[in-house]
Amino acid sequence: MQEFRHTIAGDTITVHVPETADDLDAFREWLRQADARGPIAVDTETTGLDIYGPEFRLRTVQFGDAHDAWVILYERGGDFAECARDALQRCRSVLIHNAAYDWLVLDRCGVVPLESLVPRTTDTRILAALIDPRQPSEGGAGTALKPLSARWVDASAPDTQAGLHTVFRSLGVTKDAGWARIPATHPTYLLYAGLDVILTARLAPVLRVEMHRLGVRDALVPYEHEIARICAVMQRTGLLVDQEYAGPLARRLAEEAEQYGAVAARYGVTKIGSGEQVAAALVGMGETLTERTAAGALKTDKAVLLPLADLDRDWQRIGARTPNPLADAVLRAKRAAKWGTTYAQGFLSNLSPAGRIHPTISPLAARTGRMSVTDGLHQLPSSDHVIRRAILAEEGHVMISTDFQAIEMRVLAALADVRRMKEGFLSGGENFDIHMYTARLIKGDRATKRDRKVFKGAGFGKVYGGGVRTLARQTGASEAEIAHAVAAYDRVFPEIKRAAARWQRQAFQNGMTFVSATGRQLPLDRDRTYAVTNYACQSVARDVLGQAMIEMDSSGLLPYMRLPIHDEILASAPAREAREIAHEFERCMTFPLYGVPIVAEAEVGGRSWGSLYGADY
DNA sequence: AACTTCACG
DNA sequence: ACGTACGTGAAGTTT
Repeated sequence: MQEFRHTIAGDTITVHVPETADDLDAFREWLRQADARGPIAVDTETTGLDIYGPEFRLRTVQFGDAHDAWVILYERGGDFAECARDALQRCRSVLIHNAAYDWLVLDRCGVVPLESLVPRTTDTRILAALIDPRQPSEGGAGTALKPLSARWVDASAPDTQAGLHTVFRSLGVTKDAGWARIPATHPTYLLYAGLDVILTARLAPVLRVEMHRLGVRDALVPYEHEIARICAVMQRTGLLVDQEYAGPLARRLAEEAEQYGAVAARYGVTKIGSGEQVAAALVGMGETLTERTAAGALKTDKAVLLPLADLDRDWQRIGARTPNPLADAVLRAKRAAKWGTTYAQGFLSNLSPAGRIHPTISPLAARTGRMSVTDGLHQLPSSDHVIRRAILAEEGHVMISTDFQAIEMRVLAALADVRRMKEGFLSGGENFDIHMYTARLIKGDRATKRDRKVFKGAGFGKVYGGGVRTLARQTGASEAEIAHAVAAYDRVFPEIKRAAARWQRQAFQNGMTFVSATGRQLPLDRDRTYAVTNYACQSVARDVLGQAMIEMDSSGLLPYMRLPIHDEILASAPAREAREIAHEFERCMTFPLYGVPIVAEAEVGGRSWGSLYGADY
């Protein structure tokens, strides 16, 4: 048996690494006793993060409590693998930091099914996110094990990941290769593997205490674990990519980017991504650039370039000026490059051997609790079907997309108790249009589609906290018109302003933290307290989706679910039952919220996601 | 690593 | 006192 000692928060802790059958017996004996005392912290070390990649392997499984850690060398196979599996099946209650990763690793490697481990798991990352959902860049501690341990357990606890990266470098391997290549006999590797479970074990009770001190609603803990399980299952399922389509598409877009890039080069722009070059060339051509970036450079983004190319927001000719050929070329080269690289090629680069993408679905990512998804799947162009066409439903299936209707406006009406909005939503029926309704309230029967657009902008301005200038730019209307619209908006829906002021006051009295209707702690930035309206609505809208996802699982729809997209669930279902299943999704997404009906509409498409955006297939 | 841009809800 | 668009992930360039 190898043993390592270390000091954590003044206590000497021990990391045990069994090497013989007797050593494994000692571990089993420890586990029997520890399991009777309380939860066991669990962690895994693997060859990398690409769980569904061809080379992926599980290397070690660690178990521990506050004082002892056991590193089981799973990759040795035989008794070691058997011992780890048996231990995982036996533990009554486990603590895991960022459980979804380890659930999927252990499931993928055939150690223990996700469905078996999930009901016994407490995820310390979920507890941490409920205490402070901010990322480090936003002034929060973040939810990584290192900063949390430093904050709550021991300020001098080693950064085990960074420490191992140093070891990898000294061994002459890259950061990525290190996890697969470092010998499992390396003392730092083993010590840090053990420390992670000890830190997790110590974190859990402290985070529990802090949760209670802050008054985080207890029910959020099991609720978030349910959602985490549902998201992990979707991640395991993944999405099918049409490789015969994506390959040629990636090549075609790369070619297009190259052609427009060559045009830009004629004007001295050798790198279309260089704002500095683009700005210099445009100024050299006699264009006047006025907008500046946060850091003071001249802005050359899409909003600046489109007018120079005489194009509107939909890339249609305006006819107001002679198009600047460089602005036009840069716009087109950038779009082709982005679509080709990030999306078409991205799908192919992230493919598993089975031809699927398994995006990481983070159920509690944003500070409002919103989910996030990797591999670009939350950002695919919606103005055109070409990119989404590359994502397929299963063989014999069709795509179903079910989305909430105007969810954030309904949540706003519910939370701020906006009388005339609620009346509209209650009496409006199936295809109620809140923005046209608002336009009619203010302008009567004279209201036009353009009025609708203006009041839609004013409505979003309320939820997001935008000002007249921004709203004017967004909607394309004049500032005077927007100013009138916002004033009229406040007259018909006076409750919104009052609620915003009330919420800011409550946050101020609660240490700059707003408590959402679902009991979430939402820290506000001192200099943008107006964001509270957005946080209140966005976070509850997220919980409305979370509740609906739990209802979908209870209704047997989880096997069809593929992706959550804020106000939408994308699903793949057998073509013959699609209508019926779509109706079930609608039912799961339909319920009242403080007297406001939340409603959803399902669209049944064809084989590809693009079919819901106009593609033939 | 910071900054900028671009894609979404 | 006033006014502020919110929340993400990925890629490329510059430092």
